[in-house]
Amino acid sequence: MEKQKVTIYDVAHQAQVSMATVSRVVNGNSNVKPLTRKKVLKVIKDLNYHPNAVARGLASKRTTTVGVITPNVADTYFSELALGIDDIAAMYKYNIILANSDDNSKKEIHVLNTLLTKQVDGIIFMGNEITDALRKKFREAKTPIVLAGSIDSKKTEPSVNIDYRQATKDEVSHLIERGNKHIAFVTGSLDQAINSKHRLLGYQDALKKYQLPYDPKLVFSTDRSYHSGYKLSQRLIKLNVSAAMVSNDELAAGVMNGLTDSGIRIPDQFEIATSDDTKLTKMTRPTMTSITQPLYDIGAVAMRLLTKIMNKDKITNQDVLLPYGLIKRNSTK
Amino acid sequence: MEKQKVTIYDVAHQAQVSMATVSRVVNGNSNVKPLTRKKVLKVIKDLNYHPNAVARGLASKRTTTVGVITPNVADTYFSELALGIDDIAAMYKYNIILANSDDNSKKEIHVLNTLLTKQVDGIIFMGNEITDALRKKFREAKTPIVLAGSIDSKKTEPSVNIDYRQATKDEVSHLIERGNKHIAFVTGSLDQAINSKHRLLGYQDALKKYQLPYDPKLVFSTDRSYHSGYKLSQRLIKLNVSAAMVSNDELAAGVMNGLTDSGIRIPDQFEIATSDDTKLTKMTRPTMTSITQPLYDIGAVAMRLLTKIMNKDKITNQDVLLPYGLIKRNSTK
DNA sequence: GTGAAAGCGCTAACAG
DNA sequence: CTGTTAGCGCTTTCAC
Repeated sequence: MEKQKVTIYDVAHQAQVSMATVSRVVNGNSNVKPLTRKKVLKVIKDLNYHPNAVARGLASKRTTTVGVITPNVADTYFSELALGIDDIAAMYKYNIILANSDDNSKKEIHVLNTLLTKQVDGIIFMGNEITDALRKKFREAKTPIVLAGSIDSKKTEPSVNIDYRQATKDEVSHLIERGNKHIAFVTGSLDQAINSKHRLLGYQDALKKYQLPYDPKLVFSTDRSYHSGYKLSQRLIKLNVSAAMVSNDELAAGVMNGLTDSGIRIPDQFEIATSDDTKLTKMTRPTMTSITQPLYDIGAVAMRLLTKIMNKDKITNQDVLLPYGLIKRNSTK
Repeated sequence: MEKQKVTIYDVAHQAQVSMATVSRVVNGNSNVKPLTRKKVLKVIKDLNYHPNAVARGLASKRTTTVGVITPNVADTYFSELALGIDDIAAMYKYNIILANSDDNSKKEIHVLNTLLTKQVDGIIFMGNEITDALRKKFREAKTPIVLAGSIDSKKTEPSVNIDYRQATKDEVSHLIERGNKHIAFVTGSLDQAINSKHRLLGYQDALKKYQLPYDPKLVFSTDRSYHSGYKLSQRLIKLNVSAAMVSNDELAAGVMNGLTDSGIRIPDQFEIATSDDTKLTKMTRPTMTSITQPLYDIGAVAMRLLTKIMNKDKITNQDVLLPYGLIKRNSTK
């Protein structure tokens, strides 16, 4: 004989109250006489009753679940963001449906659809670019959305980021001040606004500030993987450059190791600066000079912002920019 | 005027069929006349109808959602497992509710409870140890569970792993054959069966095989973080050891970098072997010799196994052991 | 092949 | 403070 699931009805019956009262107790509604509450609580415990979140979701139209779209769970950058998201979500009693998009816009739309189908109360989107199709979906879905560590060039959705342009400018300036005149700029796809409209401009800003010429041949666009960086290093060697500004830590590690393995001494013969300050920057040798981003905080603040929106609180600032910094490690002189 | 959500009723009405028929079409039930199907499909498209997964879950008692419990999303080992889990889940149309346990047994029970509350169809558990309280919960919940890359010392639940003991033995043997007589064994908590009942025994097996004495003073137990490894390296220096077998890649990277930063030359003066073959092993300098675990596959196979159990297919093998290997990189001679 | 109708387990007015 | 009563949107017998 299979043990039946115990429902709110069973509790109500056993405690000799109505379902409504049990529901009130379970949901912490204060309109219950202490004695009644106690009685119900006892029955709940005796029967080992656990409310069914699906039924609750259907009845209340709130699932206390948020969707999180990430290009890749195993990417250090995004997984450190996820840590912050998860912590705050747990704090506010939300569960997370994690959906991988593989940084593929078709899949992004697909997973967004299935998240909506699941009636998530809100969505955190991480991704390297927001296509118009996606933005349209965002608008259609009345579901609140916040972008974490991701740029929406049209600024239609709330987001949490750092000022990538300024940070890149600062870091490249640091490289220039150290005497580098020819600095490569290595980044992910330039189809992505975060790279073309922010980082690249920051790089150009720095050059301009020091009256150095901008040479498009020194700009390299590739995917954000270690392997790509490693391969790319060989092209860098052939160029007359003494430093590189890289927009992603795994990519930077690849460039640096590729160079090192080819006998180039970092930082003496070549300097490298990177952008994310993930834990990887401390694990490589030499360690990597980097822009410091509060990754955990970006995730956490994004989630916090989302809870506010879901709660219909007034939002004062849609586009949160968190402070960043620079940390000099051993990949620069 | 807020646009109303379109329901199955609207579709039925517009297509002049019953809700049952719409339901059949949506669920691919073959008992529908092709013409009717076509008509319904058209209305679905016209109305832009999306079935409500919550209502469906309540009615059908299947949510097509599985819970994934991980100690830490940002840990390289677990996030590479998660990649495999996620891919296969997507393939079988399951969504994933990701729950962080922080490797804390209290939290594990808590998140397990909330996953059950959400009526997940199954659970993938990753964790470094299964407490009795947790095992009890597993049993009580009729929900299918599979362990991925995690040991249940009592073998009550299905699991996917490699043979950690044999793999460790092989790797330590490799170290011994290279002439090391005093080899440290650095691992996570020995309260965890995977370390005490598998890896440590493998280490001892290897020593025995080569008739080397076992010295408990050479066994170090700590948490699985880079930082802990880094600190630990200072204790290693004071000992008469020439090599270390480390049970986790981040930990190993910490040990190695700590040693390197103290002027010890790897592998000439000290050899290190690690256990997980995460991408980190290729990013450190020197690269790390490692047991090779098919991390992605462990996750993928675990998820596949779970789909079978959820589907009530016959399972031939509850405890899957995937093949492992050894790869020699530059942290050993 | 198709429809009618009874829930799934819970919340949310509303009434008292 | 508590109970009654409709649903929430869908699946699933059971008839026809």
